[in-house]
Amino acid sequence: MSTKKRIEKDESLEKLRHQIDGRDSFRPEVSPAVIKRLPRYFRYLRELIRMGKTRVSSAELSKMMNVTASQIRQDLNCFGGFGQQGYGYNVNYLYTKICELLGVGFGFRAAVIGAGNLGSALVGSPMFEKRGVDVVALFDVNPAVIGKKIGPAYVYPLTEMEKRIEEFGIEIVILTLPKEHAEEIGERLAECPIHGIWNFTGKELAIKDRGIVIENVHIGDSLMTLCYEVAKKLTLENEKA
Amino acid sequence: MSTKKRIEKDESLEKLRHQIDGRDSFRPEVSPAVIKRLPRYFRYLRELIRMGKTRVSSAELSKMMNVTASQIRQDLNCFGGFGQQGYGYNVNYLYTKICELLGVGFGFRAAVIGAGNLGSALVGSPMFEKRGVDVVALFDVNPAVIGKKIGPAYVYPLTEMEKRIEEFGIEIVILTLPKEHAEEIGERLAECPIHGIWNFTGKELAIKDRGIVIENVHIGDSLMTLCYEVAKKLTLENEKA
DNA sequence: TAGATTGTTAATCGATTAACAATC
DNA sequence: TAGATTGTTAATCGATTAACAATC
Repeated sequence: MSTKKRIEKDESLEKLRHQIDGRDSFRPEVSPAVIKRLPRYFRYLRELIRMGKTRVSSAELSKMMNVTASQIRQDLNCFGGFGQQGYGYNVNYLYTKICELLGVGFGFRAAVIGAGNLGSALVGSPMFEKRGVDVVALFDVNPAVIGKKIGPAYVYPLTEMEKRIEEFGIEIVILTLPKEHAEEIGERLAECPIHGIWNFTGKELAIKDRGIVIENVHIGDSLMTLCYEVAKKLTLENEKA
Repeated sequence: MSTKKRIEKDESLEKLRHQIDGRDSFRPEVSPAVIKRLPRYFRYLRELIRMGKTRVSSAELSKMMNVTASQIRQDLNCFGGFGQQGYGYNVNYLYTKICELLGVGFGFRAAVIGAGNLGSALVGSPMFEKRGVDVVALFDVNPAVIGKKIGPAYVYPLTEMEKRIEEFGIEIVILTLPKEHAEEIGERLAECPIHGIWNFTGKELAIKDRGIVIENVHIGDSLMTLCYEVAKKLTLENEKA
């Protein structure tokens, strides 16, 4: 039996096992490309719900999202058959499934470290609420902000970080503090019972293989991609002239 | 002659033409995958400069960046031979070239529309300065902020947007205003002599094919990717137990 | 010259798209 | 049943990696 065939067989066996066990979520290995698209499906499904649509075909959705219908069917099928032949996809059911995969409704508790401009801006936005993430605390060293309420949560002294993480059962930490202190805080966090770090510091954290999922954000990279395209446009316009 | 061979021939001809013309930047069609990696090279080259390194090989850089040396050489070669056999890459020269491609030093002038939490946080950060982008104005409807200086620039009434864009020669606009007004502002911007929009509103702008480069940012997608991985981790840990 | 390392081609791998049988 | 649309396989496309000749 070829390797490929064997892997396929294993997958259907795993799927079956999950069905028999009555587990609600099937989590096979899925390619990064697909995972990165899930949040986009999440957004468009919310939009469909807002519009009151109860049913959508891959063809319709593909027009909305500007991707191929084939890709949508392929993507969704990584996690099991969410649709129905001849009908399409039930919007609410599909949304529920995607939410399950993304941990929405799991009720992750989060804390923001660094209650400066960026930290405050994030906490003040509806982003977390939409995604079922509860920001339950902020931490800072600045006495001027300690004790204040920002968005839905209070600012605590950074010295209390470890204590409060345990107390509040914080699972995800959002780093919006200056680069210079990222290293030190990273080390301290590696010893905490957290599961994920959303890292805005721009500093690579040296705490791999400690069981914490890390997502690095480099917002400036997006600006540069824009600048690349603008520079290219101007170069071309210049050459023509 | 095969299509592939012909395309390759065309590319070297274009390269040659640029050399003869004495133009400093060669801009062939480059795959999105490569373009998206350029900002990362930019960051690591700055780091090398900061460290005082003057020379780097693809092997060294690949270790730093955690990618293959092959990919680095392939990427950089899309734009011409920036290295030298037997030596490697001159850090400063390579940095200069990458900066050229990304429009750093071009001195793009930018304006922020929506001087709320997010707009202020962005403008207050060193991000723009590092990338050679000058934020020269903010716009808002809120009288409480109009006239104030935020970071390096003043806040103007939104009604003056078109006038000030011309006056200041603004090329790039950063949208950090509420979703609800994105559509309307987008329409107004389509009539302005700007080249790029960095769109944080989460709303798709309906102004394609109007010659303006648009880069949409969905920061929440990054949070959801993190949540996906955390949810997966917890599911697996649960199953084991 | 010998050693090092790029530039570049060829091979591999993975992701996307097309096609169609299964099935609602 | 006939029509629609998924789930899934096969074909294509693009991106990454390996290998090595060119050359500093």
